[in-house]
Amino acid sequence: MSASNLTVTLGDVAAAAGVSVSTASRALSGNAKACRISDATADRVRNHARRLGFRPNLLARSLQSRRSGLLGVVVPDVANPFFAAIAKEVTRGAEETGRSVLLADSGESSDREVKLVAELQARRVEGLVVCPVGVDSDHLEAANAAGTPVVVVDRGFRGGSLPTVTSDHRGGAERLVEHLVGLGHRAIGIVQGRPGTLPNDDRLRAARRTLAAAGVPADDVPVAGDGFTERSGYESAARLLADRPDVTALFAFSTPNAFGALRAAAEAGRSVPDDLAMVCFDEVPHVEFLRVSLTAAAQDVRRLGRTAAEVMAERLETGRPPRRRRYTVPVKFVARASSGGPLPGAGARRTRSRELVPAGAPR
Amino acid sequence: MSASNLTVTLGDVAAAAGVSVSTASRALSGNAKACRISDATADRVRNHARRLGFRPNLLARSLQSRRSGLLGVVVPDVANPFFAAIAKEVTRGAEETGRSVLLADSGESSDREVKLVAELQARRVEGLVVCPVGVDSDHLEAANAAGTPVVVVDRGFRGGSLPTVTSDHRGGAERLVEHLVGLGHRAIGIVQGRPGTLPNDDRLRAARRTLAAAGVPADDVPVAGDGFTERSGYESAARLLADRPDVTALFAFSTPNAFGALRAAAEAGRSVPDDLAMVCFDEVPHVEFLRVSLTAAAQDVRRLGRTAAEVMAERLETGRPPRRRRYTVPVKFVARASSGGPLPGAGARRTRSRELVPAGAPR
DNA sequence: TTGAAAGCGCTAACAT
DNA sequence: ATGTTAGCGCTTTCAA
Repeated sequence: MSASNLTVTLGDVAAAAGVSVSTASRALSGNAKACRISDATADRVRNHARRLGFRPNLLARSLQSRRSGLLGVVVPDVANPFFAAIAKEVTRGAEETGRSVLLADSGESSDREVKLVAELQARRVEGLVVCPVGVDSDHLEAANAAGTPVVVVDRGFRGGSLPTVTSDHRGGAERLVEHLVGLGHRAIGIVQGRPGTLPNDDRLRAARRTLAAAGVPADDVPVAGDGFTERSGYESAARLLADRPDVTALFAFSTPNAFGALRAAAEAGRSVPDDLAMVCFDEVPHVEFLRVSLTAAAQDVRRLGRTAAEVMAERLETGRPPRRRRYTVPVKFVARASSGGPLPGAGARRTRSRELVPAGAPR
Repeated sequence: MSASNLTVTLGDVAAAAGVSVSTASRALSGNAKACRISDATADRVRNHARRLGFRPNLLARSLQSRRSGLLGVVVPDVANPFFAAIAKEVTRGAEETGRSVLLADSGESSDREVKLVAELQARRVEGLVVCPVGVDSDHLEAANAAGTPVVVVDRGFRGGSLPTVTSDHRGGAERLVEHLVGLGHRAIGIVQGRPGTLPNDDRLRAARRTLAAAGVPADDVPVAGDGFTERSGYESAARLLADRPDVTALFAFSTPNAFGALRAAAEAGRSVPDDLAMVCFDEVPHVEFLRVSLTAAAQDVRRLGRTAAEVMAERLETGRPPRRRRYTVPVKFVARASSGGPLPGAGARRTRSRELVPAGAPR
């Protein structure tokens, strides 16, 4: 009857039921049987607990059991659907093992990330799933070494020992470049994201290698951009199109990059896909209303998150270090309108493609 | 030097420094001065703490201080940019008062929401910011009554006592309908979201009232839809366009609704905006790459979140119940391409508008 | 200026 | 089948 009162303690319940605290604890612990508490007593305790609105204090339980039941998740920007989706899947996974998630937003700042990791450690999270911001992993390695298992997602680190879950940047970039090459493109401009980060550099390397295989020397590949943002996409594409009017296609490293590049292309009087082909690496999860008709290598964000959750779960359950250091999630190549048809002179005459309208939903 | 070891306790530091735990506690508490600890001792303790990599156990501190430093946030879907943005702002706000956020995803399920709220209470969150799923607020009222302040965001409840932060649904709907009416539209179909929820019903009421003022009887207003999803938007718009071929404009209650409606319109052979005008209530935060050229009443999601954080902060700081029960955040009307020009016969001849392409970024 | 001791709410040996 | 006791790691009286 009475509303659950947070100040009701196990002691209160025990007193009301006329038993000791330990008996009450055992009666409510789920395995009353195993603790050889008589059914009568157990029922009585449970009734009083319900009546008084008793809610076990998880803080106390955590302190005593040395298990907080908390997982720390750190992302550069929760409001970014990409990271939000990862957070969601990790949260779901955590819940399956009876844990809750402490979510922290580093705001793309390394310093904040370091602080947040410390804070989460102080709160005794049992594990940390981090989408790191920077190029430095000391704080994460330290946490990991100090006994808080760390799983890294998306942006990883070259060296180090942390299990890392990423998309197949290499495969995706290869596929996109091959697609363009197949359409006859050779002068392909690269609108990159943040240099120095693993996703960026992996994609860049793969793109260059693929182009080289098609006979385009690495020196001839124009590259610009300094972040995975719309702004960087716009500015770098604008510069790139001005410097290299001969480019027939752009490869943007993220959806925001692509949108920026689209804008720059429009301002440069190049219409996509007719006067300029475009493909991009897709950072955005599959949400219907985000869809735009861009040929892309789509990341499986949910699987990224789920994999991280699984790696963490196994780590926590077995206590053993993870089997592998790299977990690579495949990307899905989707040809849409923005890459256009074969380049004139490279094959069949291209047809005027449809405009870039929001694509239809999946079904 | 040595990595922070989570098993180092205050006792260890005290022992190393040759003082008692209480002295160590005071020395590290920040207000060593106030506790009249000698500078020498304080320094010594601090040095040892640093050397040993001591990290206070926040669980223990919370238990003792009866302040968890945690804020619970419950949203229907973190992966939805709208809720993600709210979560982000609340997180930021929480941090400003030295608290962390426990994030929970109810997955649009009332039952889960109830469970999650209970769990968060058990973890002794100091407050709850909830974007509720359902029409029932008992669990929230109970939590609030039991001493865990609750602030409701977005979807609210008619009665009850919980402070609620919402967009100006009424004003936004009025503005959109007035816009359409001003262009000469009278037969306006409403592609609604989830009936029974406050945002939906407020918008619907306002739309009807505004139409009535323009001489359109409530009975003549076609309404369809059962959720804020793309699917509902598609199905209801399709039905609506079939039943009422005379409608010249659609008012979608969310961005996904609008996208569904756009798809339905295309399939029905109605091109937007030329053969059908469209406006929508915008659920999506201002993210460049989400932009599409839809005339909309844009919600200020960040302000929604910030307001919630502020209301909660004040509540926690002063301990007093909030000043008001409703906090209404203005929406921003943005006319774009999708609503087209004046209807033929209602004014100037409409011009063929541009296609629905991703709009340029803000600057 | 510092220490000893009590206790936050819970669990888990170790007794009976 | 249940009670007693001893902590988990910290803060905070109350003494000295």
